[in-house]
Amino acid sequence: MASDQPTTRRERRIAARKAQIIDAAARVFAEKGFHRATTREIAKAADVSEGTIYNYFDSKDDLLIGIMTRLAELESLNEELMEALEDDVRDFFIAMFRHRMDHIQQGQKMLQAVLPEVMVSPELHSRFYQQFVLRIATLLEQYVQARIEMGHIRPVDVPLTVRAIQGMFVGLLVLRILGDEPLQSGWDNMPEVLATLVFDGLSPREGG
Amino acid sequence: MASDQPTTRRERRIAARKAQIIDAAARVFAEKGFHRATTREIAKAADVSEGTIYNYFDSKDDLLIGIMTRLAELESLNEELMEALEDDVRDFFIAMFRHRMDHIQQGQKMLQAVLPEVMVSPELHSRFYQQFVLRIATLLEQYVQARIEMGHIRPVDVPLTVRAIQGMFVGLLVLRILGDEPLQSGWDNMPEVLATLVFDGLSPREGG
Amino acid sequence: MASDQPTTRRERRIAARKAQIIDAAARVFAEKGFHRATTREIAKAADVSEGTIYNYFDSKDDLLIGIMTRLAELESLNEELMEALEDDVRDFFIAMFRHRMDHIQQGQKMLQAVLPEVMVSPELHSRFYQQFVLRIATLLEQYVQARIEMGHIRPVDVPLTVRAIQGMFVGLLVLRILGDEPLQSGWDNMPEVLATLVFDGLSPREGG
Amino acid sequence: MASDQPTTRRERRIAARKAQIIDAAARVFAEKGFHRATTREIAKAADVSEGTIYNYFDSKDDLLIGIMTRLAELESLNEELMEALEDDVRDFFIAMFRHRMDHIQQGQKMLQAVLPEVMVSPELHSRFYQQFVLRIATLLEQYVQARIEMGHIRPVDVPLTVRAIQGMFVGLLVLRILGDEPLQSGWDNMPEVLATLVFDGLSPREGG
DNA sequence: AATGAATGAGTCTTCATTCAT
DNA sequence: CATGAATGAAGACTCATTCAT
Repeated sequence: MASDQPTTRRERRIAARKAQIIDAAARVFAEKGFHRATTREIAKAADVSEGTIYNYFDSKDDLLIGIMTRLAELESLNEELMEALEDDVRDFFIAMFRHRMDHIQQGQKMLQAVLPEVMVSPELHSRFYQQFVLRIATLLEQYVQARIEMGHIRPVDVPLTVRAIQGMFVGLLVLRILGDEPLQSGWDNMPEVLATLVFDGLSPREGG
Repeated sequence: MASDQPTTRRERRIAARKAQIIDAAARVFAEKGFHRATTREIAKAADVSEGTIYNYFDSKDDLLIGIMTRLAELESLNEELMEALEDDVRDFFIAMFRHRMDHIQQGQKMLQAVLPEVMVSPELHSRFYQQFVLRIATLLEQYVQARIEMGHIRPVDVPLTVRAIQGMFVGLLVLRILGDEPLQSGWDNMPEVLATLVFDGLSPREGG
Repeated sequence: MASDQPTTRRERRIAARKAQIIDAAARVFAEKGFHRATTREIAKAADVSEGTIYNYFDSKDDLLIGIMTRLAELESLNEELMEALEDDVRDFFIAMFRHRMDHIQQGQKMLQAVLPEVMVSPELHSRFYQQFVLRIATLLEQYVQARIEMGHIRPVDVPLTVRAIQGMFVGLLVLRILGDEPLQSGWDNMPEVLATLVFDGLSPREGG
Repeated sequence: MASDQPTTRRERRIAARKAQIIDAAARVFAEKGFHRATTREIAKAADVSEGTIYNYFDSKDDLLIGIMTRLAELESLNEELMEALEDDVRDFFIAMFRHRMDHIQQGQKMLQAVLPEVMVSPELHSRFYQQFVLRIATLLEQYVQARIEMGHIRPVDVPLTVRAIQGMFVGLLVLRILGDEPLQSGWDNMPEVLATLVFDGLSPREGG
C-alpha cells in the first residue's frame, strides 16, 4: 500500500537524510515559525550544511511540503481505527478520540510547524485541508450517517456535526500550542471527557 | 463605560488614522500572512505612505498588537451575554454559541491575521491566550460549575470540558480559514448544531 | 564694522530666532553628531516646531553653515589681540595662547558640532579652512616673519612653524572632545605651558 | 612576535577578505564620511557584494571598529622607537616626530575615516582615546619625566606638555585633511621643524 | 509666522539560493 | 555528494523636507 519501500542501499540513505533534515526543519519551524527560521539554523539543527539541504529539497517551501508529507505518512487512521468500526458506538468514539489525541501529541512539532503557515498561504490551504481534514471528515460523515440510520446516533446535521468534532481537535491543538496549562496536564483524560461531551450528546435519549 | 472616549479633535483624528491603518493591515495580513505582507502593501491598502504608518505604530509587530487590541475592544462578551446568564441552560448555550460565531465571522480578517502569528511567536502566546482564551474560559468554568451544582448540568471535568468547547470555536475558525465549504454555507446553523451536540451531552439524562 | 546691525524690531526678532535655533543645533550636533542628530531633536531643543526651522534655514546643512558663521562672528582675534602685537614677543604669545584657549572653551559645542563634519565634507573643507585656519595662519606668519627680522625670534621655517602652532590648538580641541582628563583639569594652565614649550623649548637653558 | 599568525589556509583567506573590505571601507569613509558612505559603495569599492561584507563584519559600525583595530596593528611605536630611547634627547624627538609623521601619512585614509566619527560617538571616544592617544601619552610622560630628572629637559608640567605635543600630531593630521597646502608640500620637513620648535623653542639663543 | 502630519526616497541588513571546490 | 562563501533581491524603518491649516 505504501508507494515506494526504499529498497536499494542508495534509496535508504537518501530517505534517511531527508528524514534527518525534515525532523530538524520541523523542530526549528515549530520553535520560531516558518519565516523566522533560517536555512542556516535548520542546517545546523540537522547537522548538515546549508547546501546539502538543497540537494534533497528544492526550496524552503519544499521543506514544509516535506513535513506535511511525512505527517501524512504517520496518519494511519485507517488501519488501527478500522478495526474499531464495528465496536459499540461509544467505544469507537473513545478509540477515535484517543487516537487523535495521541496523534496530535506525537506530531505536535510538525503540526505546529505546518499549521500556522498553512493558515496563511492559500496555496497550502487546499493541500492541507484535503490531506488532513477532508479525508477524516468524509470518513466520519459516512460513519455517523450509517449509525444514524442504525438508530445508534440521534439524527443530526451530519456535515456540520462532523465539522464541530474535527474543529475540536484542531482547536485543542491550537490551545496546546498556546500553552494552556489545564489542557497540558489533563491531556490524557481528554478522550473520556470528549466522549462524554460529544457522545452522550449524540446518543438517543435513554428510554427513547 | 468605555474607558477613554477620545474627545478632542486631535484625539479623534489620531484614533481614526490608527483604525484606518489597522483595518488595512488586518486585510493584508489575513490575505498574505504577516511575514509575506510588506509595509508598502499595507500603506497602499490604507491609502497612506509607508512613513505615515510609523507615525502611528512603532513597528510592523506593533501593528499586530494593534489588531489584537482592536479585537479585544470588540469583545463585548460580558454585557450582551450576561443578560442570558439566568436563562435556561440550553438557551444560554445557544445564545453564547451564536454570539461567538457572529464574533468570529465579524472579526475573521483580524483573527486570521493574528492567530497564525500568535501560534508562532512565544512573546505573543500569552498575550493572546490571556486576552482571548483565558478570560472566556474562566467565565465559562464558573458558569458550568454553578449549573452543575444546581443540577442543570451533568457532573463533568469542568476545566477540560470548557477547553473542549473553547477549542471548538478556535478550530471552527481555523477550518473556516482553510475554506471548508460545508462550514461556510452552514455557518448560521452552527449554533443550533453545537447546542445539540454539546448541550444534550451535558444535560442530565432525562428521567435520571 | 559688523555688516548689518539689526535695527528694526522685525530684524531683531528674526536674528533672535536664528540664534535660538543655532544654539540648539550646536548642542545637539555636538552631542550626537551631525548625522545622528534629527531635525526633530533640534526642534525640541530649540523649543520650536520642525517647520519653524525651515522658515529660518534652508536645510539641515544650512544649519551647519549657520553655526560656522556664528562661530566666525565670535572670532574677534583682531581687536583684542592687535593691542598685544607690540608687546614683548613672549607676552604676545601668552596673550595669544590664552585667547585661543578661551575661544576654544567657549565655542567648544559649536566647534565640536562643526569640526567632524567639516573633516568629512569636501565642500565644507575650504570654507572652514579659510575662515578659521588660514586667516589666523596668515596673521601669524606675518608676525613671526617680522619678529624674525627684528631678531626677536630665531630664524625658522615660518609657514611650517605656524602650522605646527595652529595644529596644536586644533589638536588640543580634539583631545578635549575625546575627554582627556589632564587636559580638562589643566586647561587654564595651558597658555603658560604652551608658551614655555613653544617659545623657550624643552632643552635646558644653555649655561642656565 | 605578533600574537596570532593565521596559519591555516582558511584563516588566511578570511584575513585577506577582511583586509580587502577594510581597505575599501577606509577609502570610502575617508572620501565621503562614515554616514554618507553606503554599504553599496563599500561593496563596490571592495569588489564584493553587499552581502559578503556582512559575512565578515556584523554591521557598518563594526567596519569602523575593524579599521581602528587594523590601525592599531600598524602601531609599532614601541619596537622601532624603543631603540632610539637611549639616544641624545634631541635625536630621540626627531626620530619620534619622523615616526609619527610617517605613521600619519601612511594611515591617513584610515585616520580620516575614523577620527571624525570618533569625535562624534561617545561609545568610540574612549576606545580610540585609549588605543591611540593614552598609550603614547603615557610613554612620553615617562620619557620626559626621566629626562627631566637627568637634567636633559627643562622642568615642565609633564602631562600638559605631553598633551601639547600629542595635540600637535592630531592637529597636523586635521590640517592635512583640510587640505592645507604648505603642510602638504612641507610634510617631510616637519620633523625637523617640530624638533626645533619643541626642543629649542622660538626664542633666539640667549647670548647668541 | 508657526505648526506638525504626511511624505517617500534612501539605507542597512537579512537570508534563500547557487556553485566552485 | 557535501560544503559554505558569495550573492543580491527584498524589506523594515528613518528622517529631511513640504505644505495645508
